[in-house]
Amino acid sequence: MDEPRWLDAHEDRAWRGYRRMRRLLDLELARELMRDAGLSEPDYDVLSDLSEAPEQRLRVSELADRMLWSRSRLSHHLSRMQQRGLVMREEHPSDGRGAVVVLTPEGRRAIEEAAPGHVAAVRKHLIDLLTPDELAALAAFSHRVVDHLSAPGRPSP
Amino acid sequence: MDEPRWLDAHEDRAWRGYRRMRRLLDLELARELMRDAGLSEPDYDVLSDLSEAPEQRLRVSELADRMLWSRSRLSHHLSRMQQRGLVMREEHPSDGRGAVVVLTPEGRRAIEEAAPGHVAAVRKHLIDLLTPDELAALAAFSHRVVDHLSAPGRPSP
DNA sequence: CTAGGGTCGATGACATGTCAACTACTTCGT
DNA sequence: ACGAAGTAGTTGACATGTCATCGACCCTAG
Repeated sequence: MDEPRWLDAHEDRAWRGYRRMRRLLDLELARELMRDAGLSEPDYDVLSDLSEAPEQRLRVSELADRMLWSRSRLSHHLSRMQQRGLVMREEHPSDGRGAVVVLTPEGRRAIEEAAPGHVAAVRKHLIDLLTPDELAALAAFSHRVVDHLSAPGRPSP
Repeated sequence: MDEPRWLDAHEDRAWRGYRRMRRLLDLELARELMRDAGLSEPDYDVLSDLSEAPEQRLRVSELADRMLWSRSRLSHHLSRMQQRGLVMREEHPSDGRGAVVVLTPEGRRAIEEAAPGHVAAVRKHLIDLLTPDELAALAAFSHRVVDHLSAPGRPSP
């Protein structure tokens, strides 16, 4: 590791901007979501993924993989959400080790109530601030970065 | 809140890409930083901000504001970093309530050792994957979003 | 069929972040 | 000069995330 290539002024500006945007956007979206719907962002993500799944149900490991969460984290979080009546667990029909998470009617109601406001917030604080070109650029490079990080030689566990 | 404007296909792709990139990038950068330098990202950020400050010292509230952290979080984190000998606290010379955080020699060594590898990782997994246009777009819109979120009428506490 | 290695999901111990006090000090208005 | 109100930083209780481990089950080689 000899002479490192530091970030030049443009790169530095992009990197700092990205991190600051990331943080502020997180704070604001979480704040509004909690205030308007009583949900944390992790709550919302779980409910959202479940609501998009066929029959509002997913295998636990499948959900964990989609969310890029550890199984442990998901298990803890599901327990808390189950306490609140948002989801419930069922046995997997064919795999005796498995568990299936299901959206409860209350969970369904919660996500349907939260979604319009949350989407509006995402628009207000991000999407609607970008030009069409910028939006296209974001879509393009973010997926490129994702592919790069998901490429072979990259162990998930 | 009548008919919500859902995200169209392009917007949805950008939004999902952004969130996935965010998560994967975080995981990978944190993983490499911990493996190569024994630091968490929050550790790195504190050390980095301090090392850029004149005389490697900053008022606690000043540091908290720059990092967009709550004072409480910073206080807890500083205590842990102090235990490890990376920073130390001093009284503020003129404001009796205040405290000043200072980088210790060991903290300085830690950040100087960690920085080249971390910057290389940021390059490898993000910066070098973007075209010049995309980099410029990221810089432009991220700062626009930051400005929007920092605009008046937005209480920090 | 069965032994061994793998996967699944849950759990407990611990690290980290949040929230609401609290103390000590400063600042401002009168 | 003094009291009320505000600010700085810490603390403890609690919520959340991580890591190592475990019991239960699956799968494949022999």
